[in-house]
Amino acid sequence: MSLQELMRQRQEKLARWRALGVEPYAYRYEPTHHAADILAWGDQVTAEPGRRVRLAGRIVALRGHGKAGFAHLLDGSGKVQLYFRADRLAAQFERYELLDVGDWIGVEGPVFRTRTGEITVRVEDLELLARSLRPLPEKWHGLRDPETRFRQRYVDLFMNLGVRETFRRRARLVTGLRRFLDERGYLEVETPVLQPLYGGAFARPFVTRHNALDTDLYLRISNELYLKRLIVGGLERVYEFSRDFRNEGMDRSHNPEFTLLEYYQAFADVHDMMALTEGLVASAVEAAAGVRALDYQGQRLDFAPPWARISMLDAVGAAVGEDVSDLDAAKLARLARSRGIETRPGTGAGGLLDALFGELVQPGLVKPTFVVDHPAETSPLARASRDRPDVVERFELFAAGMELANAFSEQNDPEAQRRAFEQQMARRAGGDEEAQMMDHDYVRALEYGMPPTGGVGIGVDRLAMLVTDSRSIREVILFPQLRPEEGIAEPEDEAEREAGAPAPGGAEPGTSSA
RNA sequence: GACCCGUUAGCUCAGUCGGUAGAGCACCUGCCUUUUAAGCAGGGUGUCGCUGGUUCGAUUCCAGCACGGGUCACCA
Repeated sequence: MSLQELMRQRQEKLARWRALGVEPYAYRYEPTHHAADILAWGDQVTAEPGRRVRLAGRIVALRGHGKAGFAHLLDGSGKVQLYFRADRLAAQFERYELLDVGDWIGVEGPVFRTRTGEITVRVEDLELLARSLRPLPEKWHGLRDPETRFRQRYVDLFMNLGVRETFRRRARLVTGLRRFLDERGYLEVETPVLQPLYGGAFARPFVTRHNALDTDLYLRISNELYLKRLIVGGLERVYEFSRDFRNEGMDRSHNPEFTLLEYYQAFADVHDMMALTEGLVASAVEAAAGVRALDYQGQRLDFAPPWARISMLDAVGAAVGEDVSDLDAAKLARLARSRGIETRPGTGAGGLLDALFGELVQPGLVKPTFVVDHPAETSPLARASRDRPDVVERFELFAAGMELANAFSEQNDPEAQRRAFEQQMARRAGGDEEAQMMDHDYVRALEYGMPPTGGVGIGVDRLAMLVTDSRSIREVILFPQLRPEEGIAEPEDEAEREAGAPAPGGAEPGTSSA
């Protein structure tokens, strides 16, 4: 049956509800319980009708039985069976007969156990809370098509209940991260999303326009430089869950907008931040999943500290069978070429080492592993190592082959920072679109003096993938980015558009709201 | 951005070596007062993603396009 026909039938039933004197879209209902509360009563529930309850939810299954019938009601906690009988509902039995799968209802009645043992509510009062005009996906296979699942996440959330658990876990993860930092004297702050200069990471930005200021602004690719300004101001421990935007490709581990937790601590160095991060992530993973050792896509990831630590120089050296600790650009270029690794012309020793690392080492980093000894060239915001000047005090955390975190002993020498920015500007002039921009105000802040500071950024979406055993980042973002859907407009909208009415989104900003 | 795969009923999927198409569920009608993928009897499903080409004839073959998935590139 065509969609139009199915929807027309449901519209007709809507009129029949009104003919019964029932407003099909109610204003409120006051449930006393959730489905899970009742199921938890267990053995206290017998075949004898007992305690009365009021429940509200969506009908997800109907099994008619003549002058009786069963349904399953889905609420925020789960599903419970309902039993309708003509002799109990009396005049309201007509309401039961008008129900469709998908309708929102409120019910009241005693709880009992059926002959087959299922805890069930015998409905004695039935209120319609909202009609459903669209047919639901099939009860057995449900909704599988990934495109529909992501575009119509509202359907995904009631058809695939595991999706609810995924986002509850994500929320527990975020709560766990926040609680850990709050308990250690960290202050949660909010910094600009719209920035006149973008910085703090290597990435291409989204550009937008402020009309009143008549200027271009960038959606932030990072909040790093703002948080460190706060450290200059004397807020010794700050963090932000930062929605960042990077104008790059999309794949299983990249969405154009994503969430980075960044936290900065005065008087700390990268070693302090390593220890802090072990505790932070281990406790948040446990808050989300209940355990510290995760099974991710068939791999065991144990986040109980301490985690493995490897040197980037040593790891690449071991992978190529040659010592690369001298950071000899010619040697690294030869090694990259001999393994078919392409790099842009002009890539320095640091970039070459990074390319070799990404190709040869990173995919094998399954268990949580800190990588240290990054070349200075690829880390313009980090301090040089106390041991050697061409390496920086930095760590990256990898697990399941993905980068999860990145941290430095933050550069707080304004002259060194200015020189690093100047080198970035030179690369920019050479055509590197991702090189960072000079931020004079940030250097000015450092000139007032920034205490020694450790800073970390953690990819919250990727961590959420691990704790929910999700293969794709789209599974842990409620509305992942997709190309705009076409052909969804109703015929009436099309007619309006042709008659000259402004198309949605086509109006001048500011003209539609007073 | 490149390559591969996919797009058929509301949903999940089959199928047509080129002759305008099927199943299950859902839906409609009847029966059925403890069922649960309820059951029994009967009923109708559709721009076969879009636009062209080849052909007497295209859902099927070819090309382009759109959207999705995957791999790669990009992304420290």
